[in-house]
Amino acid sequence: MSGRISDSTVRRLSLYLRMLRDLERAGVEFVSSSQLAEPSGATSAQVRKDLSHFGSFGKRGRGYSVDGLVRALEEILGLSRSWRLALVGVGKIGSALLGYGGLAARGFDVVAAFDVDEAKIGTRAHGLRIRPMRELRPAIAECGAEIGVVATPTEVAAEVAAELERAGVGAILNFAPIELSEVNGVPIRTVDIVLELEGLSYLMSEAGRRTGSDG
Amino acid sequence: MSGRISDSTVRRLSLYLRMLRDLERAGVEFVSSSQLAEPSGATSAQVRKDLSHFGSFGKRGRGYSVDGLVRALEEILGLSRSWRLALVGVGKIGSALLGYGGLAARGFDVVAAFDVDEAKIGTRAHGLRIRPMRELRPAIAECGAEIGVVATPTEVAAEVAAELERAGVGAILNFAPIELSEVNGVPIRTVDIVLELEGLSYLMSEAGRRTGSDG
DNA sequence: CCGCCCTTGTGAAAGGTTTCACAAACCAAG
DNA sequence: CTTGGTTTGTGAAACCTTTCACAAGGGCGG
Ligand SMILES: NC(=O)c1ccc[n+]([C@@H]2O[C@H](COP(=O)([O-])OP(=O)(O)OC[C@H]3O[C@@H](n4cnc5c(N)ncnc54)[C@H](O)[C@@H]3O)[C@@H](O)[C@H]2O)c1
Ligand SMILES: NC(=O)c1ccc[n+]([C@@H]2O[C@H](COP(=O)([O-])OP(=O)(O)OC[C@H]3O[C@@H](n4cnc5c(N)ncnc54)[C@H](O)[C@@H]3O)[C@@H](O)[C@H]2O)c1
Repeated sequence: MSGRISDSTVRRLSLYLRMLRDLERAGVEFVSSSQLAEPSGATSAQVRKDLSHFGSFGKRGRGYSVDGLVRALEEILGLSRSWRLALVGVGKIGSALLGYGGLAARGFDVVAAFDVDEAKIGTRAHGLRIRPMRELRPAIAECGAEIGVVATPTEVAAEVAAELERAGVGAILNFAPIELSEVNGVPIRTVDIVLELEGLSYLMSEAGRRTGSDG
Repeated sequence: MSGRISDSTVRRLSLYLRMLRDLERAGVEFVSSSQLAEPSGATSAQVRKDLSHFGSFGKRGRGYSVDGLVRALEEILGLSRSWRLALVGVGKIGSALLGYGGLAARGFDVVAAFDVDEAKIGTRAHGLRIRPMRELRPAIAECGAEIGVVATPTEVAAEVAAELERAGVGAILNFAPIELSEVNGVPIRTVDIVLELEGLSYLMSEAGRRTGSDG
């Protein structure tokens, strides 16, 4: 049980949890590994293996208790609490995030927002006062934000990430298309839209090459 | 040479290309696999293996010609052309995308935008007229968009994706937090911010558990 | 209590990706 | 032309993830 868990396992656990919450809302009491597998495109064996890293949650012959597994997965993923986010860069993507109800609904609350633009500092965006960068360190210490969000231009993203880390966040979500290197064990996830589009570009070109010539 | 190429390889090729373009701009002529590896956190062997799936691009003893490899990777990834995107859902995230210069700069042009909101239809966002959904099929046929972008509420995302597919797009980029299943070989990439945050939540909780108890 | 059906949990096998390590190739200098 | 220093391209090994397949356990009807 429980050694190092792969990213793909954790990803799938989140997807299982999503489905379980839907089932819970629908009043379903038990679910089997194969039902759980379907929406994420996994196999039933994979579901069972993923869960087995953390313990034994099912009843043989019956499946898993929906309520029980929801609680267990929330515990495993750290979602039985809520997390506070500090946003840096209230531009196009930063504003979209501030207005996104889907975050708070899942326990991720943006509690502070920062920018360098004098025209924005002091104004309110979705109920949150935009603060100057100079307040970043004390404000994060004060409000206890655990996750920093980088939504600044690419050129300053690395510096902003380093500053967030110094301010004491435990993890960083980055929207700039640049690979930020983790230091001090603070994990960083980058949402890189251009990379996704280039992946699609590859697949479409590949399909064209296969169909187009010979094949 | 060239069988089925893994997603992670394609991902890294994009990152190599990014660095190569920087080097090109800086006037560098040759680059070694180890220099190329650094920014993406790969190893030099990995760089060479990744490239070897597609051919032999380097000169032993010298490294890779920056210009030559840029051309080769653009060809492989399908980036020696530009791609047309059709956006469905001009809300918070859709508007952010429309205003994002980083897409056009890398050869991804949003050429059509659609919504169901009567108040938005007919108005212009970043120079593009917002069209009613009823025009989706003919408009995509006419302008020849290859990639559909789903930026609608989650509840309608699957239906919108299906409609885009019927309209003839070759790939879909989805921002709704839902796993859409590929049909007809049209690849789908989902950008799921909540999933990324939950991954970070897991890592932070895990770190806490390791530090907190015993360890 | 027994026997049947169902589903889990899990070693073992298969499949895939990354790293290792070295011969082959190239350049420059003498 | 030969030698030495450097870096590629690539099989083989190591490592990691997924799938297979089945014994073990649980519920239920009789
Ligand atoms: N807009 C999008 O849809 C989109 C999509 C994908 C990725 N991105 C990436 O997200 C990042 C932000 O993009 P955007 O479109 O929101 O840009 P934007 O220009 O609209 O916003 C950037 C904000 O960051 C602020 N800023 C600049 N330097 C700063 C600093 N040193 N410290 C703090 N704040 C600073 C600016 O004042 C501005 O408010 C970019 O890296 C971009 O590549 C954007
Ligand atoms: N806002 C964010 O920062 C953010 C972040 C991550 C994910 N998302 C996801 O992106 C999606 C859009 O989010 P948003 O915040 O932009 O929402 P939004 O409500 O601001 O925008 C949604 C848009 O879609 C349009 N729409 C609704 N039904 C439609 C249909 N059937 N066909 C075409 N258009 C339709 C609406 O009129 C609206 O303009 C959601 O699935 C959300 O979960 C948003």
